[in-house]
Amino acid sequence: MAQTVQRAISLIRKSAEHPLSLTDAAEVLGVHKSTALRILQTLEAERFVRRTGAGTYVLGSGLIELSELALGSMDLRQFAAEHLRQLQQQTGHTVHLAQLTGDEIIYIDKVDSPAFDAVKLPSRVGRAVSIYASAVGKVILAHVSCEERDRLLAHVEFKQHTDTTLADRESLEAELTRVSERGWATDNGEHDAYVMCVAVPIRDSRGQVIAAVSITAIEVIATLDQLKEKLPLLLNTATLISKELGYVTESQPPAPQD
Amino acid sequence: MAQTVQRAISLIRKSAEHPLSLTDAAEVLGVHKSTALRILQTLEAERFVRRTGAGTYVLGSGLIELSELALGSMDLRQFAAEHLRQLQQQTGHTVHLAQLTGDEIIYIDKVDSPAFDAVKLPSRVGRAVSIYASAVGKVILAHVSCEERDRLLAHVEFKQHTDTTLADRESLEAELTRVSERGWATDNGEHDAYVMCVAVPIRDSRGQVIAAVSITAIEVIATLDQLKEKLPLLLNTATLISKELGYVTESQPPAPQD
DNA sequence: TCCCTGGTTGCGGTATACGCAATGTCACAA
DNA sequence: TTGTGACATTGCGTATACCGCAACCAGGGA
Repeated sequence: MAQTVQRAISLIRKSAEHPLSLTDAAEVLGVHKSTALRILQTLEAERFVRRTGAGTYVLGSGLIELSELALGSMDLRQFAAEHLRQLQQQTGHTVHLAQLTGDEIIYIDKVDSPAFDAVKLPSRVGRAVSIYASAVGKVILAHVSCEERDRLLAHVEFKQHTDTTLADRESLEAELTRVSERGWATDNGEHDAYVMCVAVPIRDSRGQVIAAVSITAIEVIATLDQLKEKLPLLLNTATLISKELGYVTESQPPAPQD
Repeated sequence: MAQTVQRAISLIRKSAEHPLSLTDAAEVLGVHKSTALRILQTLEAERFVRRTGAGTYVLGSGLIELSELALGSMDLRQFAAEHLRQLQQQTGHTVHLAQLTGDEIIYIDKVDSPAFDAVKLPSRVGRAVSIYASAVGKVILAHVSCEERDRLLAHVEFKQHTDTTLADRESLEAELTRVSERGWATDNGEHDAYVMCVAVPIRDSRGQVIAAVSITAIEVIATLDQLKEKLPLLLNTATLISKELGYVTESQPPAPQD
């Protein structure tokens, strides 16, 4: 269904990776050049792709503008930005902000570590995070309602990415119980063998966990234990962000201001 | 040509503004609901839109991911990021980074001022900037070759946005001469009556001007003269970024390192 | 219970997008 | 200058992919 749209999207994706000549484009789609041309012309008119001087097509500004619009509408991102930056400076590690959006968890912000390991991290704003093989995924799963958890895990199939990946729903549930009790989750190289994370939840004004902050490092830079030492900083950041969202902790009733 | 693709893009655009029900979508396109459904299903499968619980469609994460990919590949953005933040802190004003891309100038990064005026600024990463009614536009125009300038202005029609907008090519050329001589440009509310900017150019390793940094404020916060006082900071930032790109100033020949 | 609003499915006709082949454009070399 | 090759573009007849219809669901209110 909607073949043409799929083809157009394929071209957009390809042109994001690598500039595309018309011939390339036709090749990629397995169609005639004239067909590819028509699609590209349409995309160009909408500024989804742009022609370079060399006659190749690359991603256009129309797309970037749209995505900024989407990200901008996420209040959480704005509230959190400054805190994330501070956390990065305090810990020295790469900081991620991930939000539960629909039935997936996506990174909505990232502050890279100035250290060189940053370039190795496969994360990217907008990308979906593994829900069972990441610290942010687990910490969010651990704090949502049972129905929500079922919904999120309904279509998940457990792939053994590395030695430490949780193998099935049962071991995940056991882990989630622990996470829920202590209030934070780790990723011991469960998705990428040498990538370690620690994540804590963020709550909205209703007290619901809707997002998570994490710090990440490759093992060469910091072991999981070393990351755990930063937990107080991480928890503090999450508390500050939650407060910005209007969450009031049980221990701290809202001060009658103004 | 490529009717379906155009329809799909219309839906993406609309869904970015406002969640869209299926009926809305059909209405917007002026087609039957089943037609709209097929397009939306395709977009959903590619994660360009997402279904909310309420059955409406909103922008999806696939788009965000793509745009991050595109922005991430822009070296300038990475090199500049830290300097832009410092400039923001030094000046207190909103900082923009704009790059000449194809035949338009687009914002590729932005550091908001913590002051409340930030929310009023209409700029947005990915959006094209007016080429004749903005400080970044003028400062770039002033420093490119004549052919390039002709190319960029070829299809421009001068709209009188405000009282101070330059009215035609002649007055623009006169302004560009001044800008070129002194090395920086201003925007005295030429696009939006109360928005003031000062911009300076950024050069690549060949010495070509390919981008510009600016500081922006609404007049209530700072007058144009007050912004001009920050010129040394602005120029310093631009120099640092240009250096990162490999530009060596005439006065400072490259030191023989290693 | 029925009704009503809004989403989903199956199907036949046709508008739409396709492939082809011819034409245009550019760069480089003879 | 002319020839050659690689690539982009245009026009057109055809068939296929998309459209609108109409019937079918699902949920919520009266």
